[in-house]
Amino acid sequence: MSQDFARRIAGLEQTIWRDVGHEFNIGSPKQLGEVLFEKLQLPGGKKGKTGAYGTDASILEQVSPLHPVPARVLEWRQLTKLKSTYADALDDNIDSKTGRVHTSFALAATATGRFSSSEPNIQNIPIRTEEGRKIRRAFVAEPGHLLLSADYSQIELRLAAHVADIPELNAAFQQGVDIHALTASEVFGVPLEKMDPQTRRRAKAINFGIIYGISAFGLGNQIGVPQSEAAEYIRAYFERFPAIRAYMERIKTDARRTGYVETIFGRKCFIPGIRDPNPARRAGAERQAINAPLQGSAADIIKRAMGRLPAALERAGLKARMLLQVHDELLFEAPEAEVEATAQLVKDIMEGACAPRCEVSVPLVVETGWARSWDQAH
DNA sequence: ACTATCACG
DNA sequence: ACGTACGTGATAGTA
Repeated sequence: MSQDFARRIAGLEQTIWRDVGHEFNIGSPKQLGEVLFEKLQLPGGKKGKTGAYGTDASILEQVSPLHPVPARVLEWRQLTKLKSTYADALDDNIDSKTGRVHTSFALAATATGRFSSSEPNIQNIPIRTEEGRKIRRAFVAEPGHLLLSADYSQIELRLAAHVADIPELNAAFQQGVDIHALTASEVFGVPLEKMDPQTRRRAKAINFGIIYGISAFGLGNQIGVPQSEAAEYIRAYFERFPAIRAYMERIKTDARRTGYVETIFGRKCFIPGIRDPNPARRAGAERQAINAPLQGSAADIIKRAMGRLPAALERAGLKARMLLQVHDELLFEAPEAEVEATAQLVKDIMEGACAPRCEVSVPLVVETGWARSWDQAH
């Protein structure tokens, strides 16, 4: 794969240099900015306090209709990323004793209680594009075994419905309805049976925004509408689900008073900037205060499941081993003959991981899949 | 050591 | 009256 990427990278490099008229380092944001916005005269302008041109993917996408080079640079970036960060680095990290890649998990490194993963990071293995999936396809089970993936469905949005106590959303999750379609229907006034993909996609972005501590700027940026229009969507959302606004105000007030917020199990997440006199920094801290109980509670729940699973597997006489955690997903290696029984046990333990210390007002749903490769297990 | 970029949930 | 969606880590270039 590394060699295939290298060949294609070299081809793109030649084409880009030919189109520009001279050689330069495509990987240098400084040189690339000068080529695109001075030599080729593409519209872009400066940004940032360093005075450099911005050349990130969203900017290159905006100018790609005007010239062939930006799209080729995007493809060059994708392939160099996959080659250096994944194909080459994963190979370099194969343990000579075990023949496997062994990550390091940090259990007390993040502000919210999530794990982090390093040397190599296996929590950011590609999946969103077809080229990237080729990397994930290289993660395979031993002969006679399968990889079993089990992931919580929309756990943070479910926890938002729980902690904010939103009657309509709680009911929707209990009935198993399409939550983004429901949001779209309520916010945009489109009947469920007339839902279209674009409207549903916008509602999905709003739901992500809720989890992140929504802002009109961020939402508008995400779905490509003016900030004023995004503000209107947010207003409509709060009008339809007033409990969410009440929760957000309450969490900010509590955080300002105590300096921290809590997960559903009472673990504290400290919010250092919550009293910052600078309005921008304070607003950032307020978004953290809204997000941390959701991301942090989800982290608590999966860790409770992880703590129980090895003994539960042993007790059931199953040989599966837990290999990886990716925030809302656990990956196991199981003997082929045991994979269905293992999936059922894993699902039950993960879905019941809140008890007995907490009861949540929404069902937690875990989806499982299995195959030889991690890619196919999804 | 810092910045820009991009991979993931 | 400010800059922004939340949380991470790796790589390459720049200063």
